[in-house]
Amino acid sequence: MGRAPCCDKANVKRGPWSPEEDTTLRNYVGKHGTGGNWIALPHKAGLKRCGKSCRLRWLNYLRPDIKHGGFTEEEDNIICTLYQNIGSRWSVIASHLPGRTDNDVKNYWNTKLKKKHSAAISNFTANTNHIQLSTSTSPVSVIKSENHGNCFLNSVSGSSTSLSSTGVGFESKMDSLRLYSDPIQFPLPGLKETPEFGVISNSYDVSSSSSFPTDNSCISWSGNANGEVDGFFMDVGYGSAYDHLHGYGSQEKMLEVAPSFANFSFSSLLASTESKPQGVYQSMTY
DNA sequence: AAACCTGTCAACCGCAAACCC
DNA sequence: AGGGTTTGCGGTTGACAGGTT
Repeated sequence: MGRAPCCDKANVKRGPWSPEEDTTLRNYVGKHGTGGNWIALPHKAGLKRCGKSCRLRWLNYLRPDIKHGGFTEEEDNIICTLYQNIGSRWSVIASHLPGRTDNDVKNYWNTKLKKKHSAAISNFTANTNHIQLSTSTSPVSVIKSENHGNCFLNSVSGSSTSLSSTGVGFESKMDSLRLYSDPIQFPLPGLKETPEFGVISNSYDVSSSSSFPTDNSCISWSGNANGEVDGFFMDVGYGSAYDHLHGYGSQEKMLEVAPSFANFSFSSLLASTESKPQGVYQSMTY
């Protein structure tokens, strides 16, 4: 037997709410509250609406603390940051934005912010040749990784640095563009994590620092079955986490691809249909 | 001026979790 | 404990407005 419908669809009004209905609902909730039962509310309030519809109308539109109107840049930033970290959990994101509803945030993302995101992806695609770093011994590539499994390519403007804590020379030849590939699933065949140097827990301002710090800011990873180290994850955070939209710093992790991976072509990686190896990126939590 | 296209956003739908008896 | 009910959530739809051809 199927699930009982929440209301008799034949006898409820649907579609846009009239000002009269809004007034009725607002007055009823103002006087009696929701009574903890949205299903019964429309009947009590004298509305020919489904309880779900009443709830939605109240939560998304009639609530007195709802903030209408455009989103501020600060709100943009919060949404982008949270989306990067937790994905499309709109109610959680909305809870960080007083007066905003999950529906608002979702619509705003889908109509505005997602496009900026896509534009960034296009930018990346058009500039793959720029993504190239070098070490003292061999060219390396830099992959920027996110904790929810998507990966980013990134080039960082600025200075040369060395990684004295791990003994791995790291001299960057940086590009001024920051390029992102999210949500491209970036396959590195056979890659597995080898947590040799601890967990990533901090971020550092590389724009004003000549070297990476000497604490547990790196972990190594292995690309072969013998567990030999092929590279290092590094947290090179230099600010907040939405620079792909607004052009400033980011608290992200970077993956230095060691010489054995240096001949990887980014375009072929992107074209690859291989699935991302499990357990590599997910371990990279903030 | 009309047809078509695009962007926006309110509202709906279905599912799963939470709750209640 | 288990089944039914309600709530909350995220994805999707569709009406409408404004812009473009």
